[in-house]
Amino acid sequence: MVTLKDIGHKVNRSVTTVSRALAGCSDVSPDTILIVRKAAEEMGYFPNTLAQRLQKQSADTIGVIAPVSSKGYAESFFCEFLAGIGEEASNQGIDLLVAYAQEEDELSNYRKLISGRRVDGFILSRTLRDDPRVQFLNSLQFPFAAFGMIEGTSSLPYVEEDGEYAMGLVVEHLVSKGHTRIACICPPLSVLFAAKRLSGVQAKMKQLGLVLDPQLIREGSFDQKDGYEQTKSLLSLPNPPTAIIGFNDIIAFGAINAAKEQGLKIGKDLAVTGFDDIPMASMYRPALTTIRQPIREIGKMVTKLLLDTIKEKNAGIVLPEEALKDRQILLKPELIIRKST
Amino acid sequence: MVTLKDIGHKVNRSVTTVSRALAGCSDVSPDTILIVRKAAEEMGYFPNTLAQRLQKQSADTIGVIAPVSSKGYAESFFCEFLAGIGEEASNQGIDLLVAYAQEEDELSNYRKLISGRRVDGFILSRTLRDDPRVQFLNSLQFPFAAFGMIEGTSSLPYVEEDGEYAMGLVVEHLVSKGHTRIACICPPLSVLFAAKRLSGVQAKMKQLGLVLDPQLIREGSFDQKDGYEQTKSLLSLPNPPTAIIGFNDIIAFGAINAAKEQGLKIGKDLAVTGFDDIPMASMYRPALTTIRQPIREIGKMVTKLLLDTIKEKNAGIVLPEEALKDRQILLKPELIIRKST
DNA sequence: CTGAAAGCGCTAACAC
DNA sequence: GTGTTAGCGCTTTCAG
Repeated sequence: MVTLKDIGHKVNRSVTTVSRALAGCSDVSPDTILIVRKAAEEMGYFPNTLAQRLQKQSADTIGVIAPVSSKGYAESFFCEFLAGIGEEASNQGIDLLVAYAQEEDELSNYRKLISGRRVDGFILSRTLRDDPRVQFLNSLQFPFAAFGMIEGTSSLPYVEEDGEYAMGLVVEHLVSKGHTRIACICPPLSVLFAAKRLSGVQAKMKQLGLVLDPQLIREGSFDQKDGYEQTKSLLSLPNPPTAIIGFNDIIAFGAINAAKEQGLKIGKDLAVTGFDDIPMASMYRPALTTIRQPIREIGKMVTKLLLDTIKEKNAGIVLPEEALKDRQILLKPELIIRKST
Repeated sequence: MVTLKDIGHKVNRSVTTVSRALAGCSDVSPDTILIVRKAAEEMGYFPNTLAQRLQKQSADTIGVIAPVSSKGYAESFFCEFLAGIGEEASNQGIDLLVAYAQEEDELSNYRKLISGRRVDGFILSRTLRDDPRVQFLNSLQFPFAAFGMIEGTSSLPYVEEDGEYAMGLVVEHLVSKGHTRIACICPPLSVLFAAKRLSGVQAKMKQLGLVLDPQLIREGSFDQKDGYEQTKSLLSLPNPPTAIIGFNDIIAFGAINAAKEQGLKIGKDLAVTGFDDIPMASMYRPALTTIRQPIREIGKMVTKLLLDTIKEKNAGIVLPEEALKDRQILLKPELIIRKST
């Protein structure tokens, strides 16, 4: 592998001069620049990133730690999100490190990557109420950005779809179709987006003079099995719901399957909605009414936020609170109406 | 950040000694080891990976370049595969770098990562006939391993499900159900697995005294839209097929949707099969008969092959041909029969 | 058993 | 304009 030294040797210049010539510093003679660049080209020179990074004291890498266990989550949702992150990172010349959490202790994964200086920042997703990752990274002043709201501070960057508003759209739509008895199948409510969405449903129903029967709120997991089981249980109630809001598309698929098995006609006997609009949502039969999240775009946005944060930290800039507030982005979602309602 | 120097300072030893004490070299006095380790612990020392790597001349990182465009592929299949890779890599203390191909020229992505010494090897998937990536990496003697057969050499490591055998199982199953007019919807046949699978169908049909009507072989893309369109076209033939083999699950979903729209009863009027057994396969209605690929496991296996290859290269070991042959793994697949046939 | 010195490849401060 | 020196943090000869 050819190094600066090799080039310097060939063109009779010092390593320093070669380095600066390549960087295009103004204090190098045009002649030298030409000579050096030509030689570098001919010799097939490429800088050694490792060396550059060591000297810059920056890994030029951002990390994503994927939860290895939760299958439903590992699905297309995460994949799309990752693609967005990767695209934006690569646009900015930053590497993307993906780690798969093995340890019982989730934070140790973060700790390891940080202390080895292997990444300059993290992307989080699916933030929790009192999220230990947020607390940990924040206490270390280590840069990160999240897909999902961060509570209790206006200084941490995140992107989130406005889940409350979104659920308002869903409820309005369902009510306009004549539904009043509406059920919710939610992931754990410790996950912030789930809690937000639920309160969105409740708020809109209240506003429309309806109530969300506590019996019809089912808190479970993220996957279709859950949607399936909960729906079976819901339908066996003496006074079953006529509409089911799945808090993500996969849950909704499970709900549809369960209802179909009971011989119900989806979109007629029972309305089902999802959230995310993963590609499968339009393919499923019946096609799923859902909230579109431009997941890949969101991945890009979050990455931008993170990279901005990192740059500022490296430059020693501290933004005022107001500026940081602009890093908390709440997107207006869109309701996609299909056959399932 | 605390360094070896800091520790040395504190315990009155040289950097060298500290380094060796931490490494547990036998030529350091037990006392020193104890002292050093204690100090390191107290001071919260962690080695700077960048520095270690620069000096080791190894990135301790493997790369995966994802095709950014092909949506269908970006789905759960790729996600699962990535998880397998990540798991195994992390078990062996290796980082996983995921890049999203932007450039028109696919190889330049590889070139960039290699010349910057950012990775020690690559994982490929969906290999092609005369795959340019294979040729490129091989010409550079740069380590890689593939999910998908590599033709024309017995020295390159890969893992593949035996697609010919698998399609044999599918055809046998369909024929046992009375089907003789069978169609295939394939990804581009330049993709090796597609070609293999097709020849598997042909071989088994021939063996059973049947022929695969060339009219019923449809070559297209990887996604459900393709499965949908091709199925519509197939069903409009004067002599339509009674069974459709989708070369992956997503294609099969498209086929099912198209047939349903024509009022056909899947599993009765028309049989449809897939390939991969992605989680959605069992959830879809009707549930899909398909070939199970343990994708995550395969990801792990491929990664093991790659890491072994890298280790040997670093150690300067050259294995004999026979040993390399053991690095070409052909898995026996399993047929999962569900309602769609 | 320990330390000094060299070097991985690069950049930056400071002469000349 | 260019080169010398130093240093990023680590490992590895090689003396002592």
